Amino acid sequence: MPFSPPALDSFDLAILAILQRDNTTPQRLIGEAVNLSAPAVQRRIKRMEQTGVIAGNVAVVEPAAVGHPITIFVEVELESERAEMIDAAKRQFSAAPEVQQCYYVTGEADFILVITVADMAAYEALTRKLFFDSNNVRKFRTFVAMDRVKVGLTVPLPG
Amino acid sequence: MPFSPPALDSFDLAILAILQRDNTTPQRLIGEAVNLSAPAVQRRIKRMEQTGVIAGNVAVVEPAAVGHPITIFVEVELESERAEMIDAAKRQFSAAPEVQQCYYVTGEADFILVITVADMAAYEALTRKLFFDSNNVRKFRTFVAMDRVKVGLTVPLPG
DNA sequence: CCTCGAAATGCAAGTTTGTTTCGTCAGGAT
DNA sequence: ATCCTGACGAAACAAACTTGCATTTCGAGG
Repeated sequence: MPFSPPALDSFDLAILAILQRDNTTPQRLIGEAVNLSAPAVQRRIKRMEQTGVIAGNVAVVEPAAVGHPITIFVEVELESERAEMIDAAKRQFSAAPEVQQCYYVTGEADFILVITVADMAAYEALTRKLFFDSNNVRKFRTFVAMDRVKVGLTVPLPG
Repeated sequence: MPFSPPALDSFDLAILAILQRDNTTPQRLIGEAVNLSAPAVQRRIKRMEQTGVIAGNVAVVEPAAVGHPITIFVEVELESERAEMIDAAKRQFSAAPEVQQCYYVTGEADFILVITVADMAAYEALTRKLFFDSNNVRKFRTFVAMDRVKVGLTVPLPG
Protein backbone atom coordinates (compact mmCIF):
# COMPACT_ATOMS: atom_id res chain seq x y z
CA MET A 1 0.00 0.00 0.00
CA PRO A 2 1.55 3.29 -1.12
CA PHE A 3 0.37 6.36 0.64
CA SER A 4 -2.95 8.13 0.48
CA PRO A 5 -2.44 11.02 2.93
CA PRO A 6 -2.64 14.55 1.63
CA ALA A 7 0.43 16.10 0.15
CA LEU A 8 2.81 17.79 2.52
CA ASP A 9 3.56 21.44 1.99
CA SER A 10 6.84 23.17 2.68
CA PHE A 11 5.79 23.90 6.28
CA ASP A 12 5.25 20.22 6.98
CA LEU A 13 8.57 19.30 5.45
CA ALA A 14 10.40 21.95 7.43
CA ILE A 15 8.79 20.68 10.62
CA LEU A 16 9.68 17.09 9.79
CA ALA A 17 13.27 18.04 9.15
CA ILE A 18 13.48 19.39 12.67
CA LEU A 19 11.62 16.58 14.42
CA GLN A 20 13.64 14.00 12.60
CA ARG A 21 16.74 15.43 14.20
CA ASP A 22 15.30 16.18 17.64
CA ASN A 23 11.68 15.66 18.54
CA THR A 24 12.09 17.36 21.92
CA THR A 25 12.37 20.73 20.21
CA PRO A 26 9.69 23.01 21.71
CA GLN A 27 6.88 23.86 19.32
CA ARG A 28 7.55 27.51 19.99
CA LEU A 29 11.06 27.20 18.56
CA ILE A 30 9.82 25.16 15.64
CA GLY A 31 7.29 27.88 15.00
CA GLU A 32 9.96 30.54 14.96
CA ALA A 33 12.07 28.45 12.60
CA VAL A 34 9.29 27.93 10.08
CA ASN A 35 7.33 31.16 10.62
CA LEU A 36 4.23 29.70 12.16
CA SER A 37 2.55 29.94 15.55
CA ALA A 38 2.97 27.17 18.08
CA PRO A 39 -0.62 25.92 17.77
CA ALA A 40 -0.29 25.74 14.00
CA VAL A 41 2.85 23.65 14.39
CA GLN A 42 1.12 21.44 16.88
CA ARG A 43 -1.87 20.82 14.61
CA ARG A 44 0.38 19.86 11.74
CA ILE A 45 2.39 17.49 13.90
CA LYS A 46 -0.73 15.82 15.20
CA ARG A 47 -2.08 15.40 11.72
CA MET A 48 1.13 13.88 10.48
CA GLU A 49 1.13 11.49 13.39
CA GLN A 50 -2.43 10.46 12.69
CA THR A 51 -1.90 9.96 8.99
CA GLY A 52 1.24 7.96 9.58
CA VAL A 53 3.70 10.37 8.04
CA ILE A 54 5.32 10.33 11.46
CA ALA A 55 5.54 6.66 12.28
CA GLY A 56 6.71 7.10 15.83
CA ASN A 57 8.59 9.10 18.41
CA VAL A 58 11.44 7.23 19.98
CA ALA A 59 14.60 7.52 22.02
CA VAL A 60 17.61 6.08 20.25
CA VAL A 61 19.53 3.80 22.58
CA GLU A 62 23.23 3.15 22.15
CA PRO A 63 23.46 -0.64 21.81
CA ALA A 64 26.91 -0.85 23.35
CA ALA A 65 25.60 0.83 26.50
CA VAL A 66 23.08 -1.93 27.12
CA GLY A 67 25.31 -4.88 26.45
CA HIS A 68 24.88 -5.31 22.71
CA PRO A 69 28.13 -3.99 21.28
CA ILE A 70 28.06 -6.17 18.17
CA THR A 71 26.06 -5.37 15.05
CA ILE A 72 25.77 -8.00 12.36
CA PHE A 73 24.28 -8.13 8.88
CA VAL A 74 22.96 -11.37 7.53
CA GLU A 75 21.91 -12.24 4.01
CA VAL A 76 19.51 -15.13 4.09
CA GLU A 77 18.61 -17.37 1.19
CA LEU A 78 15.62 -19.65 1.55
CA GLU A 79 15.13 -23.15 0.18
CA SER A 80 11.62 -22.48 -0.95
CA GLU A 81 10.23 -19.18 -2.07
CA ARG A 82 6.62 -20.16 -1.77
CA ALA A 83 4.59 -17.30 -0.36
CA GLU A 84 3.68 -19.38 2.63
CA MET A 85 7.33 -19.97 3.46
CA ILE A 86 8.19 -16.34 2.95
CA ASP A 87 5.51 -15.28 5.38
CA ALA A 88 6.62 -17.79 7.95
CA ALA A 89 10.17 -16.49 7.70
CA LYS A 90 8.99 -12.90 8.06
CA ARG A 91 7.15 -13.76 11.21
CA GLN A 92 9.97 -15.76 12.69
CA PHE A 93 12.64 -13.17 12.00
CA SER A 94 10.49 -10.32 13.23
CA ALA A 95 9.74 -12.09 16.44
CA ALA A 96 13.37 -12.22 17.52
CA PRO A 97 14.25 -9.16 19.60
CA GLU A 98 17.87 -9.32 18.49
CA VAL A 99 16.66 -8.72 14.95
CA GLN A 100 16.59 -4.96 14.77
CA GLN A 101 15.65 -4.75 11.13
CA CYS A 102 14.35 -7.26 8.62
CA TYR A 103 13.89 -6.66 4.91
CA TYR A 104 12.53 -8.93 2.23
CA VAL A 105 14.62 -8.22 -0.84
CA THR A 106 15.18 -9.05 -4.47
CA GLY A 107 18.51 -10.24 -5.80
CA GLU A 108 20.86 -12.95 -4.69
CA ALA A 109 19.30 -13.14 -1.26
CA ASP A 110 15.78 -13.28 0.08
CA PHE A 111 16.17 -11.50 3.38
CA ILE A 112 18.59 -9.10 4.92
CA LEU A 113 18.69 -8.86 8.68
CA VAL A 114 20.34 -6.37 10.98
CA ILE A 115 21.09 -7.95 14.31
CA THR A 116 22.54 -6.70 17.59
CA VAL A 117 24.06 -9.14 20.09
CA ALA A 118 26.25 -9.20 23.18
CA ASP A 119 28.92 -11.46 21.71
CA MET A 120 29.58 -13.99 18.99
CA ALA A 121 28.36 -16.81 21.17
CA ALA A 122 24.97 -15.13 21.33
CA TYR A 123 25.03 -14.74 17.57
CA GLU A 124 25.92 -18.36 17.10
CA ALA A 125 23.00 -19.37 19.31
CA LEU A 126 20.70 -17.09 17.36
CA THR A 127 21.74 -18.54 14.00
CA ARG A 128 20.98 -21.97 15.33
CA LYS A 129 17.54 -20.89 16.40
CA LEU A 130 16.68 -18.86 13.30
CA PHE A 131 18.46 -20.68 10.49
CA PHE A 132 19.27 -24.26 11.38
CA ASP A 133 16.21 -25.23 13.35
CA SER A 134 14.08 -23.88 10.56
CA ASN A 135 14.55 -26.20 7.65
CA ASN A 136 13.86 -23.57 5.06
CA VAL A 137 17.17 -21.72 5.05
CA ARG A 138 19.47 -22.80 2.23
CA LYS A 139 22.36 -20.61 3.31
CA PHE A 140 23.28 -17.32 4.92
CA ARG A 141 26.20 -14.95 4.79
CA THR A 142 27.40 -13.01 7.82
CA PHE A 143 28.94 -9.56 7.91
CA VAL A 144 30.17 -8.27 11.24
CA ALA A 145 30.18 -4.51 11.61
CA MET A 146 33.53 -3.11 12.66
CA ASP A 147 32.29 0.46 12.55
CA ARG A 148 28.79 1.83 12.63
CA VAL A 149 29.75 4.73 10.43
CA LYS A 150 26.29 6.19 10.06
CA VAL A 151 23.20 4.96 11.81
CA GLY A 152 19.71 6.32 11.75
CA LEU A 153 16.33 6.33 10.09
CA THR A 154 16.61 9.84 8.74
CA VAL A 155 14.99 10.39 5.37
CA PRO A 156 16.19 13.13 3.06
CA LEU A 157 13.51 15.78 2.65
CA PRO A 158 12.85 17.86 -0.45
CA GLY A 159 13.04 21.61 -0.25
CA MET B 1 35.93 3.07 22.28
CA PRO B 2 33.66 0.72 24.21
CA PHE B 3 31.65 2.36 26.92
CA SER B 4 32.78 3.82 30.20
CA PRO B 5 29.44 5.09 31.63
CA PRO B 6 28.25 3.64 34.90
CA ALA B 7 26.27 0.46 34.84
CA LEU B 8 22.54 0.78 34.38
CA ASP B 9 20.27 -0.63 37.02
CA SER B 10 16.88 -2.20 36.47
CA PHE B 11 15.17 1.19 36.79
CA ASP B 12 17.22 2.63 33.98
CA LEU B 13 16.54 -0.36 31.77
CA ALA B 14 12.82 -0.20 32.45
CA ILE B 15 12.82 3.49 31.58
CA LEU B 16 14.77 2.85 28.39
CA ALA B 17 12.36 0.14 27.36
CA ILE B 18 9.55 2.66 27.51
CA LEU B 19 11.36 5.56 25.84
CA GLN B 20 12.58 3.31 23.10
CA ARG B 21 9.00 2.62 22.20
CA ASP B 22 7.57 6.11 22.79
CA ASN B 23 9.60 8.99 24.14
CA THR B 24 6.54 11.22 24.47
CA THR B 25 5.35 9.20 27.44
CA PRO B 26 4.89 11.58 30.38
CA GLN B 27 7.44 11.14 33.14
CA ARG B 28 4.61 10.75 35.59
CA LEU B 29 3.39 7.64 33.78
CA ILE B 30 6.90 6.28 33.47
CA GLY B 31 7.26 6.81 37.20
CA GLU B 32 4.12 4.83 37.90
CA ALA B 33 5.26 2.04 35.61
CA VAL B 34 8.64 1.66 37.25
CA ASN B 35 7.72 2.73 40.81
CA LEU B 36 9.66 5.95 40.96
CA SER B 37 8.73 9.61 41.31
CA ALA B 38 8.69 11.85 38.26
CA PRO B 39 11.81 13.80 39.31
CA ALA B 40 13.72 10.56 39.80
CA VAL B 41 12.74 9.47 36.31
CA GLN B 42 13.76 12.81 34.94
CA ARG B 43 17.17 12.71 36.62
CA ARG B 44 17.87 9.27 35.22
CA ILE B 45 16.82 10.26 31.73
CA LYS B 46 18.99 13.35 31.80
CA ARG B 47 21.95 11.34 33.00
CA MET B 48 21.51 8.75 30.28
CA GLU B 49 21.31 11.48 27.69
CA GLN B 50 24.47 13.10 28.96
CA THR B 51 26.43 9.88 29.13
CA GLY B 52 25.32 8.87 25.67
CA VAL B 53 23.26 5.86 26.63
CA ILE B 54 20.43 7.71 24.94
CA ALA B 55 21.95 8.80 21.65
CA GLY B 56 19.04 10.94 20.54
CA ASN B 57 15.33 11.64 20.54
CA VAL B 58 13.80 11.55 17.10
CA ALA B 59 10.59 11.34 15.14
CA VAL B 60 10.53 8.41 12.76
CA VAL B 61 9.39 9.53 9.34
CA GLU B 62 7.72 7.17 6.92
CA PRO B 63 9.93 7.34 3.81
CA ALA B 64 7.09 6.66 1.41
CA ALA B 65 5.22 9.68 2.72
CA VAL B 66 8.00 12.03 1.74
CA GLY B 67 8.72 10.66 -1.69
CA HIS B 68 11.29 7.99 -0.93
CA PRO B 69 9.33 4.76 -1.30
CA ILE B 70 12.33 2.63 -2.26
CA THR B 71 14.79 1.15 0.20
CA ILE B 72 17.96 -0.43 -1.13
CA PHE B 73 20.84 -2.35 0.39
CA VAL B 74 24.26 -2.18 -1.18
CA GLU B 75 27.31 -4.28 -0.48
CA VAL B 76 30.39 -2.37 -1.50
CA GLU B 77 33.82 -3.84 -2.12
CA LEU B 78 36.76 -1.48 -2.41
CA GLU B 79 39.82 -1.75 -4.62
CA SER B 80 42.20 -0.76 -1.92
CA GLU B 81 41.75 -1.38 1.77
CA ARG B 82 44.34 1.08 2.86
CA ALA B 83 43.20 2.94 5.95
CA GLU B 84 43.28 6.17 4.08
CA MET B 85 40.94 4.85 1.41
CA ILE B 86 38.60 3.37 4.00
CA ASP B 87 38.31 6.70 5.73
CA ALA B 88 37.68 8.52 2.50
CA ALA B 89 34.89 6.09 1.66
CA LYS B 90 33.36 6.47 5.10
CA ARG B 91 33.26 10.19 4.69
CA GLN B 92 31.87 10.09 1.19
CA PHE B 93 29.12 7.60 1.97
CA SER B 94 28.12 9.38 5.16
CA ALA B 95 27.85 12.68 3.39
CA ALA B 96 25.11 11.48 1.06
CA PRO B 97 21.68 12.17 2.54
CA GLU B 98 20.19 9.23 0.69
CA VAL B 99 22.50 6.97 2.66
CA GLN B 100 20.50 6.28 5.76
CA GLN B 101 22.93 3.85 7.29
CA CYS B 102 26.55 2.98 6.56
CA TYR B 103 28.50 0.17 8.18
CA TYR B 104 32.11 -0.85 7.72
CA VAL B 105 32.09 -4.63 7.87
CA THR B 106 34.23 -7.74 7.74
CA GLY B 107 33.63 -10.53 5.28
CA GLU B 108 33.13 -10.56 1.55
CA ALA B 109 32.31 -6.88 1.44
CA ASP B 110 33.82 -3.76 2.97
CA PHE B 111 30.73 -1.60 3.40
CA ILE B 112 27.05 -2.14 3.65
CA LEU B 113 24.79 0.80 2.91
CA VAL B 114 21.10 1.32 3.48
CA ILE B 115 19.71 3.81 1.00
CA THR B 116 16.32 5.42 0.45
CA VAL B 117 15.42 6.93 -2.92
CA ALA B 118 12.44 8.16 -4.88
CA ASP B 119 12.91 5.80 -7.82
CA MET B 120 15.46 3.64 -9.59
CA ALA B 121 16.64 6.54 -11.68
CA ALA B 122 17.65 8.34 -8.53
CA TYR B 123 19.44 5.23 -7.36
CA GLU B 124 21.24 4.91 -10.65
CA ALA B 125 22.39 8.50 -10.37
CA LEU B 126 23.55 7.91 -6.83
CA THR B 127 25.57 4.84 -7.77
CA ARG B 128 27.30 6.88 -10.42
CA LYS B 129 28.19 9.54 -7.91
CA LEU B 130 29.23 7.23 -5.09
CA PHE B 131 30.73 4.24 -6.87
CA PHE B 132 31.80 5.07 -10.40
CA ASP B 133 33.16 8.56 -9.97
CA SER B 134 35.21 7.32 -7.05
CA ASN B 135 37.86 5.07 -8.51
CA ASN B 136 38.17 2.97 -5.41
CA VAL B 137 35.09 0.76 -5.73
CA ARG B 138 35.84 -2.66 -7.21
CA LYS B 139 32.24 -3.79 -7.30
CA PHE B 140 28.93 -3.54 -5.54
CA ARG B 141 25.83 -5.68 -5.19
CA THR B 142 22.34 -4.25 -4.99
CA PHE B 143 19.36 -5.59 -3.07
CA VAL B 144 16.05 -3.82 -3.49
CA ALA B 145 13.67 -4.12 -0.56
CA MET B 146 10.25 -5.43 -1.50
CA ASP B 147 9.02 -5.35 2.06
CA ARG B 148 10.34 -3.49 5.07
CA VAL B 149 9.27 -6.27 7.38
CA LYS B 150 10.74 -4.82 10.53
CA VAL B 151 12.38 -1.44 10.82
CA GLY B 152 13.77 0.32 13.82
CA LEU B 153 16.72 0.92 16.06
CA THR B 154 15.27 -0.86 19.03
CA VAL B 155 17.79 -2.73 21.14
CA PRO B 156 16.74 -5.70 23.24
CA LEU B 157 17.08 -4.89 26.92
CA PRO B 158 17.99 -7.35 29.67
CA GLY B 159 15.61 -7.91 32.54
C1' DC C 1 -17.30 40.65 -9.45
C1' DC C 2 -19.26 38.97 -5.47
C1' DT C 3 -20.53 35.53 -2.09
C1' DC C 4 -20.06 31.50 0.35
C1' DG C 5 -17.83 27.67 2.77
C1' DA C 6 -13.99 24.92 3.99
C1' DA C 7 -9.63 25.00 5.97
C1' DA C 8 -5.85 27.12 8.30
C1' DT C 9 -4.17 30.74 11.12
C1' DG C 10 -3.07 33.61 15.47
C1' DC C 11 -4.21 34.96 19.98
C1' DA C 12 -5.31 34.08 24.64
C1' DA C 13 -6.86 31.30 28.32
C1' DG C 14 -6.61 26.86 30.62
C1' DT C 15 -4.42 22.52 31.50
C1' DT C 16 -0.79 19.30 31.62
C1' DT C 17 3.95 18.39 31.82
C1' DG C 18 8.65 19.22 32.86
C1' DT C 19 12.00 21.35 36.04
C1' DT C 20 14.02 23.09 40.18
C1' DT C 21 14.38 23.41 45.09
C1' DC C 22 14.69 21.58 49.45
C1' DG C 23 14.75 18.41 53.25
C1' DT C 24 15.55 13.55 54.27
C1' DC C 25 17.73 9.15 54.23
C1' DA C 26 21.00 5.32 53.36
C1' DG C 27 25.77 3.74 52.57
C1' DG C 28 30.81 4.29 52.72
C1' DA C 29 35.02 6.39 54.20
C1' DT C 30 37.55 9.02 57.54
C1' DA D 1 30.75 8.64 65.73
C1' DT D 2 30.90 12.04 61.92
C1' DC D 3 31.15 13.59 57.48
C1' DC D 4 30.39 13.12 52.69
C1' DT D 5 28.20 11.54 48.62
C1' DG D 6 24.41 10.22 46.00
C1' DA D 7 19.55 9.42 45.42
C1' DC D 8 14.97 9.92 46.79
C1' DG D 9 10.08 12.20 47.36
C1' DA D 10 7.06 16.30 48.05
C1' DA D 11 5.97 20.68 46.76
C1' DA D 12 6.62 24.99 44.39
C1' DC D 13 7.70 26.85 40.04
C1' DA D 14 8.34 27.48 35.08
C1' DA D 15 7.59 25.96 30.61
C1' DA D 16 5.25 23.57 27.20
C1' DC D 17 1.16 21.69 25.30
C1' DT D 18 -3.79 22.05 24.27
C1' DT D 19 -8.25 24.13 23.39
C1' DG D 20 -11.75 27.62 22.00
C1' DC D 21 -12.73 31.30 19.23
C1' DA D 22 -12.57 35.11 16.03
C1' DT D 23 -10.22 36.19 11.80
C1' DT D 24 -8.06 35.42 7.46
C1' DT D 25 -7.19 33.00 3.17
C1' DC D 26 -8.36 30.69 -0.85
C1' DG D 27 -11.12 28.51 -4.29
C1' DA D 28 -15.59 27.28 -6.29
C1' DG D 29 -19.90 28.80 -7.82
C1' DG D 30 -23.32 32.05 -8.68
